[in-house]
Amino acid sequence: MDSSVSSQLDSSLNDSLTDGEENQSETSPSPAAAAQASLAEESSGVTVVQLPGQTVQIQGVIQAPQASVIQSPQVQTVQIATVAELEDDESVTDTQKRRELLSRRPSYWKILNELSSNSPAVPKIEEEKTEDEMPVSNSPTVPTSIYQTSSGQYIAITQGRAIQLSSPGVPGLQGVQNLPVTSSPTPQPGAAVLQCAAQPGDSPQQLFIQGGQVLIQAATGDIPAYQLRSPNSGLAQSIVMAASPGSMQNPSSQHAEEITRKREVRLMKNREAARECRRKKKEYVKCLENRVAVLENQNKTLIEELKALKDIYCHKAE
DNA sequence: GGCAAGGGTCGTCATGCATC
DNA sequence: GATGCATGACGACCCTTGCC
Repeated sequence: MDSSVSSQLDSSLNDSLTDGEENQSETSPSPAAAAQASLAEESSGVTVVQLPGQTVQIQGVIQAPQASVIQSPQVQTVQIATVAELEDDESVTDTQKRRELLSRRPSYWKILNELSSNSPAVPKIEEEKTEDEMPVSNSPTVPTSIYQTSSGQYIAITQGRAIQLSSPGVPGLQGVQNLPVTSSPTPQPGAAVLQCAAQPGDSPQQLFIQGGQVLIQAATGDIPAYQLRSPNSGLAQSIVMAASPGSMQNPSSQHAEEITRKREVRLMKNREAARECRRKKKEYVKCLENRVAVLENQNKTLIEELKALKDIYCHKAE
């Protein structure tokens, strides 16, 4: 469909839904309606039917026969206005309520324009991604999990699954020892094994540390705990703090965790909002489809009424 | 059966708008 | 101005359908 036509359809539909009575004067006669020269409309919404020797005023808009109300935007405009007229039987308060409801209607009517618009998509401008949107970095200087042993030693697992060991009292990165994680499934001689599990119920993941120690997850229920053990003895050399790893992180890591948490919350809310929005959209489209069906029926009924009236007056004139 | 086209659904990002 | 919400836009994934 032509975009100009669709936009006209939009405006017609929107205006008609809100101020149907005022839009009838905007109606352009369809070819079929033009053939019936006896039909004329006044701006007041009263249709004047010119009959031989007589002029009859009929409330509401009477359309020439149309196969479907969605054939042309003009027709749709008229018919929606017709409904507004027909519903004048209701009380004034009902009309006001209806108008309020329509005025609060979501902007889903724009969908009609979007569906029929064939304008080319505007090229998207590449923007710089923010820091938290950058791809996962393998840099060992960005730890994702930091653990502290009872001796004060820090173990940091970076996003690239590299392992950093740092000694207490050494500021900054000077005391950090980067240990690349091998992919060997078995502990190398003299290497340590790092086991960790994301969830307490998960099977632990083993990582090998070249330091003669093993970090294993202790079975302490909901709170994950970790132990450093020698791969040979299996005895715990030092107990890692039995609290959530996040609670033991340094301030910068806590800040990163906070940012991540906020992002997760935002994504979750937006996910839910998108679901709700799509549900409303479907609901609105169904509502529009039902409205089209109702208006088609009303249009058909009015056409039959007009024919009957014409017959009556023609017989009287004879 | 394999494959491409089309449609539906979902998550995510960007953006406009309302509220504080 | 900061914040939250609603929604358009986009890409990814899956399913269905028609064709070969």
